[in-house]
Amino acid sequence: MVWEALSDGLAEALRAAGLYDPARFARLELAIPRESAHGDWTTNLALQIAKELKRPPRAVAEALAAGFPLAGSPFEAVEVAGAGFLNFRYARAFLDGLPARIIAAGGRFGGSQVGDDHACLVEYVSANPTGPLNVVSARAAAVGAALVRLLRATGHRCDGEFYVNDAGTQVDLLGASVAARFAQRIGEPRPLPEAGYQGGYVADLAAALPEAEARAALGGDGATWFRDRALERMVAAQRADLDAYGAEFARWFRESELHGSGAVDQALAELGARGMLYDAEGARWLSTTRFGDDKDRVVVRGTGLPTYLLPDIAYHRDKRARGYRHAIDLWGPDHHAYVGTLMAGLAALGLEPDFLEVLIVQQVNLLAGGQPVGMSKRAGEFITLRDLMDEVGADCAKFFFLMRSTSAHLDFDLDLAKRQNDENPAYYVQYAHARIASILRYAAERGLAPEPGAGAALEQPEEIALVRRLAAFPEVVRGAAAAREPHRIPAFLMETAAEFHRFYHHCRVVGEDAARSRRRLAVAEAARVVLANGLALLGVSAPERMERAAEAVS
RNA sequence: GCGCCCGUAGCUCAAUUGGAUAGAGCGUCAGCCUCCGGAGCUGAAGGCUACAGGUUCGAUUCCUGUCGGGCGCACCA
Repeated sequence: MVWEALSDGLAEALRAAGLYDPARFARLELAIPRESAHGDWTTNLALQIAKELKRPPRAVAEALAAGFPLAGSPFEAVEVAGAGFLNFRYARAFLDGLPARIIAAGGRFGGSQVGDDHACLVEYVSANPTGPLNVVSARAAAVGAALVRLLRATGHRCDGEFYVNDAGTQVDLLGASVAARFAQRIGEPRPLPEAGYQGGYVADLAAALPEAEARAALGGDGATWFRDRALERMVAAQRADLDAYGAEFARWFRESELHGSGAVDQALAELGARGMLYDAEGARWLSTTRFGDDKDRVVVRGTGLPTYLLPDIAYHRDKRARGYRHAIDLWGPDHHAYVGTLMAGLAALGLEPDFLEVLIVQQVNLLAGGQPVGMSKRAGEFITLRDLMDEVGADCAKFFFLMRSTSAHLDFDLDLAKRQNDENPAYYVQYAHARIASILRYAAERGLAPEPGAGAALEQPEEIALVRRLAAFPEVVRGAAAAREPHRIPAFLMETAAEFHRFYHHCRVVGEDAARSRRRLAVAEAARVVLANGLALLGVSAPERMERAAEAVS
């Protein structure tokens, strides 16, 4: 709303100054300055276009300021500042009226339509079904789910998807490992296959098998039987954990579907038809170097089986064929070298260069007692998503993961996350929400309800500052979605919570003056809506009450 | 050896995709509850943004090099 008003107004200002040009207007950047002295919104448009106009930036800025239609806009002033910035200041009437608009919009406040109904698919987690989900998957799940919500909130048609690698060598290995454990269980010594899976969950899988059928499978050629059983149980377990964690997937896509439908063969044939394949060293190669890859890659092994690259190409082509115009993949840090390869593979097939976007979810270092927690899969001593939920809670885990930028390594302090006191930032925002809910309950007992129009306009600097902060929420959501940076939301929420606490300490909400109380309740309720909407984007609950668990006596 | 990510306050991290005086939390120190939730608030100290150049109106951000840390470099996925 504000964004559109500014954008339209500046187009008009350009016309009024005789400077309008679509290319120029396309360079428009609007931002909320961090320094409040620089106004509520700012643009560097004059600086951007001054050079080609061969005019001093400040003179261009003056001309634009003079042509900007303030009347009817959310703004009461536009100033030229610094090297040639245009700074806009909200009109008091706009701020006075904002709580009412926020309350009326409710859960929709913060959303926008900038996405223009663009269909996109976010593929995330996609962990191999060969073991429990680890902490990197937990981080990816938090980020991916948040990204889906952010894109939906900004007007995209967006789905989440989990790709199940159920067709590779690794699941065969899992099946063989389970078969070995089952054999050992019934007293037939059989070693784990080389590089087999050693974790305790493998023995658990074996123990849960129906014994008669498993014995029969063990005797004959039962490799696929063990594999399929193990696979289904692992997928079901991952699914249950992600459900509990609040990560939703519109679809669990099986790699085996691609093989079954002939999509893999078809992709291969098409690559061949495009002249992208050649045979060498007993294998079939794809010349990805033509599209910027470091070296060409094998797509069909000497054994006749495809490598992972081929189904991956077929999978992404399938995404495109299903109508998604854009695909965002979240990968772990160990796959970053593969980005260029897959991109090249898709280019070889003729997909749009901007179809695939890969985000790397960086690694997580778990700390306990200030020391790194061992994450060795081999030793079986890794922390799972389930462990994390049990230890610190899903809300807290998600908040910690989303607090930091996705592309940076993350130190996750388990001791801090477990602590239920003021040292733990995860509670700060929830606490502010619970506090507002409590105030509203307190007021309701005295027959007072929020009423934006009641009493005078906003009075104290603290309530004006709070409402200004709330006004920024839609822009923060838009920016977080556009930059694929969910961590901007927790940062904003912490600032908003702090702004609310300041307001609370300076402005008595429920007081002598009933009209003022009702109006301040409306400010508080608007803040509650923003906090609740922000937390919802993160997948974190917004509690009406918070009870601190009894401190353990040590 | 090659490639990718990173280096910002004592610690963990931001900095609106090149913007104005680099900010938060924790920790430290000093204050604030007869009243709506103290999981709170107010203030202080803390920085040559690893280092050296370059690009321009303007650099934590982009380019080059050096140093230091992490991760990759399969006919595994």
